[in-house]
Amino acid sequence: MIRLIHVIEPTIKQRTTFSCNTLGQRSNLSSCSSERHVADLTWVFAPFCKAQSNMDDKAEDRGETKSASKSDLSGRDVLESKNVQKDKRKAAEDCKRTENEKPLKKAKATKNEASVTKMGESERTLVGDAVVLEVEDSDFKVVRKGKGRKRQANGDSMMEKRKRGKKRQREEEPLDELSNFVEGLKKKKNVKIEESGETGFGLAKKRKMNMKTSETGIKIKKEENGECPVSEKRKKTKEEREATRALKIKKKEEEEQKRWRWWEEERYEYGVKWKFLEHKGPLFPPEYQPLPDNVRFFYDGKQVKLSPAAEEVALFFAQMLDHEYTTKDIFRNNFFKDWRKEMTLEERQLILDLDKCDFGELLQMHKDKVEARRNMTQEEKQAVKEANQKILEEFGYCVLDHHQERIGNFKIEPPGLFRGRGDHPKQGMLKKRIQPEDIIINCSKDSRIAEPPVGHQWKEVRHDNTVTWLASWTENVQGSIKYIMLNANSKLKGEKDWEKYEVARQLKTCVDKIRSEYQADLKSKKMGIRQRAVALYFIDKLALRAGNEKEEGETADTVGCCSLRVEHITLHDQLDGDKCVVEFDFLGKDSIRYYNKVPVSKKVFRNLKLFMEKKQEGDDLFDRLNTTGLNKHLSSLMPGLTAKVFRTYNASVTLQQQLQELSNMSDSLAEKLLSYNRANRAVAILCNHQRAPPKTFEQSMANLQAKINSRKEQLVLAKSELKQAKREAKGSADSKLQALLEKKKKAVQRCEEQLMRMEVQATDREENKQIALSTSKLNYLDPRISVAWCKNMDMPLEKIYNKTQRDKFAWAIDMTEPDFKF
DNA sequence: GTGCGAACTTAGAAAATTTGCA
DNA sequence: TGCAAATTTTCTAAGTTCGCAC
Repeated sequence: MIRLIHVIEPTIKQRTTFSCNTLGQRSNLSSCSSERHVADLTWVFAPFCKAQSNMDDKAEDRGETKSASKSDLSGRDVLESKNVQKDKRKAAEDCKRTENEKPLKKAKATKNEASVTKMGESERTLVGDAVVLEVEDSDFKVVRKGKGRKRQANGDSMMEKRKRGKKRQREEEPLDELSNFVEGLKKKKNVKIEESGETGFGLAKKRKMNMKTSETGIKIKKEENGECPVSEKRKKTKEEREATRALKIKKKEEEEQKRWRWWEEERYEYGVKWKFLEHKGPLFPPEYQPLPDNVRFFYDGKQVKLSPAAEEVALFFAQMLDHEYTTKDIFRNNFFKDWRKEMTLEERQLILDLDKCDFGELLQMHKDKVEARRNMTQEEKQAVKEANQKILEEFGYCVLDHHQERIGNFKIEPPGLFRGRGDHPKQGMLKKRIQPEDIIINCSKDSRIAEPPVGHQWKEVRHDNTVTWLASWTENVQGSIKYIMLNANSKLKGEKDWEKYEVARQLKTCVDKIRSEYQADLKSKKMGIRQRAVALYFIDKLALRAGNEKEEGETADTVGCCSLRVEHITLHDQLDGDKCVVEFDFLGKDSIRYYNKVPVSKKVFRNLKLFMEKKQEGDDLFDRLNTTGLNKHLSSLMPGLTAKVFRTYNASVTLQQQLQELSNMSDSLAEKLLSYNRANRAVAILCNHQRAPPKTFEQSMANLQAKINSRKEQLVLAKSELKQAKREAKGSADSKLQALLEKKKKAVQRCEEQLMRMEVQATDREENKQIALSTSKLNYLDPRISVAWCKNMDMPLEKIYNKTQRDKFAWAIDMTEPDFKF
């Protein structure tokens, strides 16, 4: 297997070791950092902390004030001095002023200069030559006015900008990238192939596939066209193929024309989300159908006919018996407790022990149903599809300000057992069936109000146009409110998304100042300020989440930055040749483990030591800090700034820098794609987006390896046949022998290419085993960076974004010019 | 200033569908 | 054609942030 490694600058790199990803319930975290589970990824982009720590230390060596001693701090840090507050306000004002005074700032910095003059951004600029950092006027600013925020167009009118960015006609690329890719690999000596979401072979394969599609017009992807039954493939004449192609183009054009270009319209006043909203209300799951008589439940070996309510809940459990959840004590206990509540008195008196329950026949029935569904005939599948389509048409759309918009989740969540992630104390509890009487409907007064199901009524109908939801209910397990909202491609979601990236772009204009400030705060006399500075350092450098406090016993024990406890970090004066290393090990959102060893500056290190003094396991690392205080501080530095913005900002900046460093115009399409995926993966790693390895991972890797081995044998054979053919053809003018020689040459070449593709695929698959690329792509990366990159690189956007993603980012696709800079 | 609920975004798993290959 | 793998879609849990009430 080829080990694909980036050519990287060895000076500044960090080893990011991912231990086994995990939903706590899926594997044992403490045991899963075995060799096999550890993806050792040395990344081009990777962290910067070492550089930063050097930088900070240098500053310290230049004679900056030493940190206050512990005793200095203890007595004085409770109340913030007025002078300091004044300074802060001044800094914030300066920051705002700088923002206004510099509509266009252009800075060129070499790699080394950048790492000295800039923090974060420049620290990510680790490879490559000069880096251009441009700060453009953003389309709008966020300005606080009274309670709300208001966006203002500035500079070039947004409308003008919007109109300039008309959509470019996209064409399918009839190229076979595979051979180019393989050739490229052979030629490029300094680029050993490497990691990526969809690398080498996978991409080349896709391109090949797409080429086939466009050339023959036989296989039309569902995303581009509706359906094209496989059985019709060979019957199509040339005319029919032409017609299909024309239809496809027409459909695309129609879709484009139908699209609501909301980004070209004026926005409503602050707080108003819509002026007209009409919908059909949510779709309820079907009522429970009691079990047939031949499916029996046994307790302690004896058949028991359960009441419908108890039976339904028993079936929920039975259906999950193949899942690890049902082996966990918490899950079982919670389930049993809630199940008993659904039982009749008689059943409750009889069924006392879950271990004596036999759900075997219920499980089997469930499996049979799944199997039957899988084995449906084409006609049956088609009928189901059509029925679903009908439901979608009826319930899946709403009318929002005279435009039809797709609803994201129009179905009410069906009852079942709560699947909390990690060690959730409420896992296994019964999620009750939601009735229309639980539902609040939100719509316009003047709209046709959704009818509740016959014999029922809504809990409430309200007309609140300051919110985006169409319906809501309170779920019984955690008491939280659930909403029915619009799809990601809707105006409401798109507008918010656009705004999010604009706020992140705003941060670019004052990030240097903010960074200098928190660096200075590391030496503050007040413990609270020092803690805030260290937390910000982590949030900025490591893209940690804010970390709200959580109610103990209500959710899994997960933390973010502000809620870190002393047991979540280990300080090493020296580790693996680095000084001042912080070892993080904690469960973050979704109980995904965050494990990282990061060299930090001496100041940060000393502060951490101080914060940990006289504390024990279970104590908060930042005992004088919470997210409210942190965000309050941040919003005073820049309107709209919160901890979350740093993640968006750093993710997008990283993508932009990586794309600049990794991609070349002269690369083949596959190589460019490879670069894009590498950049995407850099961000995914920064944000710790992990996934559980697919269940079939080991098997599919073994299958692939077997294929590789077999291909290797074929190659040996093909080579020996070529040798033989060469001998025979030598000095002979026999055309047959010459033809045979050519044939053998081609066979060897084909075999080599196939082998290389497989090896690349294997590496790619292995390296992507635990990394989820889609989360960052969908939530953190400003789509305009990708769109501009595609335009500059002549890359069809379809290679980067699938249909759903293109719909979601329609606003960005439409308005982005090739010169866009984040 | 603190706690709490509402509203929204972010997240990975699981299911469904499509695609590739023998 | 059928199976396996890859990709997309759906689902809903788990976060963040904000504003209001006390």
